[in-house]
Amino acid sequence: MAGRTKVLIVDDHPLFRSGLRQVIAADARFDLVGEAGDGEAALKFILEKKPDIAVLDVNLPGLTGLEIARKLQGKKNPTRIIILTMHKEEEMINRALDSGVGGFVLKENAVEDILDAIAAVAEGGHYLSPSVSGFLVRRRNRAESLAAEKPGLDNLTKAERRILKLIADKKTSKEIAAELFISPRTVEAHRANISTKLELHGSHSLLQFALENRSSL
Amino acid sequence: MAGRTKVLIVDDHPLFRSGLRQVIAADARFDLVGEAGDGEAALKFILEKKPDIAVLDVNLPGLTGLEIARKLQGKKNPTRIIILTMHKEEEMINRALDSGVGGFVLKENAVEDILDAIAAVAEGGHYLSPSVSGFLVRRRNRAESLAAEKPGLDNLTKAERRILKLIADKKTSKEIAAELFISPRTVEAHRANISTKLELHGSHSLLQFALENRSSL
DNA sequence: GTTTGTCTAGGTAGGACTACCTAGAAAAAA
DNA sequence: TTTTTTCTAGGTAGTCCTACCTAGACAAAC
Repeated sequence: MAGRTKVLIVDDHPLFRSGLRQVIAADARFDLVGEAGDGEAALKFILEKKPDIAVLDVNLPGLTGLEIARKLQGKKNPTRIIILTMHKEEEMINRALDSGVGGFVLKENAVEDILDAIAAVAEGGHYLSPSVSGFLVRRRNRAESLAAEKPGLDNLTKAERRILKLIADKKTSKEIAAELFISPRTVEAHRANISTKLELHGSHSLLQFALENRSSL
Repeated sequence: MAGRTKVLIVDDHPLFRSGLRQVIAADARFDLVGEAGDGEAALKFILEKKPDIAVLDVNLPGLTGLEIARKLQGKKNPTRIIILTMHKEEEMINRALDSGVGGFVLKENAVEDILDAIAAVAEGGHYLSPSVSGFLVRRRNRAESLAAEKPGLDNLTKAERRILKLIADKKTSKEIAAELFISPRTVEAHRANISTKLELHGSHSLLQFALENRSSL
């Protein structure tokens, strides 16, 4: 990276902003080129001044940080985004990644993490606060351990598992039957057994389950 | 972290292993406590010696690195996993995260990244090779730009968009109708129009689409 | 050797979604 | 204001899935 990394910080809380300012300004690698307190000003600054990194709070008056990220992506703007948030909600993290965000830092860890995050993202990398990634892992483990407590995937027989995979491939019972050289009625019998074992009820619940758990099959 | 981080490296290619060995052994923070060349030996070592970190190749004779990770998770084993891979395939990364993997390092970047990865993961963090995360972002951008080329979500009207969101919430047409105080037949008419605009055909294709694109709605 | 589990497959019923069609009322655009 | 789009809603038909049921063949476990 030639020269110092140009950084913009955006947060509607002046006190938090000044804390961030001190931490970033004290690091020789970074050059704090601007601040903003709301979404519109932030977007304007980014489009005009093109800083290397924009550190955005999620909860911003006007545009949220995620909305700014989404507007920017595809616009071949060189500025990479780091999102600051209070909440470690899985859905928000997914949305952030979908919006082309380069980093995701929890406010409670901001002081310790933000410098590493800026450095990593400036070099084209990706940064998640350790507690965020820990949360992601925990969430996934929880999903698996729930599956272990529950009737669960483990109770499925070979044939059931094979069919469940094909369901996750969006195949109908008829298509699955043709592929396995068995009767569609047999496939439906397996479906029924799978649904019973997994305690799935209601319309197309098995298809939904298969799509959501495709990776664990 | 008390003392040095105990590290196990597992790869079936002796040459690559020795390269890795030199890099890790040269760092004072880490203590290389073992090596293995196949999956079974690796799993045995992990269960018995409980290193802090296991660096696993994906392509291993016997068990793959991902399979080891999956077997370990939930077993309250303290060892955290870093996966080494040649391929930056999205599906594999997702599976790795689902398996509770702490780090994901591309072999082409291994020499530069592995030390950072071990340090981050040993402290409870999460590490993705910059080029992997770059790939993830690129993949997501590609998905969005494809959506822009295609007939796309943009052509949907307000009512259609509202209904599509509710479909993604796994609600049936009847439930959606009750929620919006309209006839189920109206909801079905909207479904039909949405499917036409998105060029979706076949059984439950709209439900599938809604579930897969929930985050972009 | 009998029991248990699994795979197979059919009957019947009903709910939910797709695929076509028409058509009036309301809102938005020209 | 006229035209177009959108929202509303119904008809009919067919497919797919769920929810119950029974039942024979076969292999593994007891």
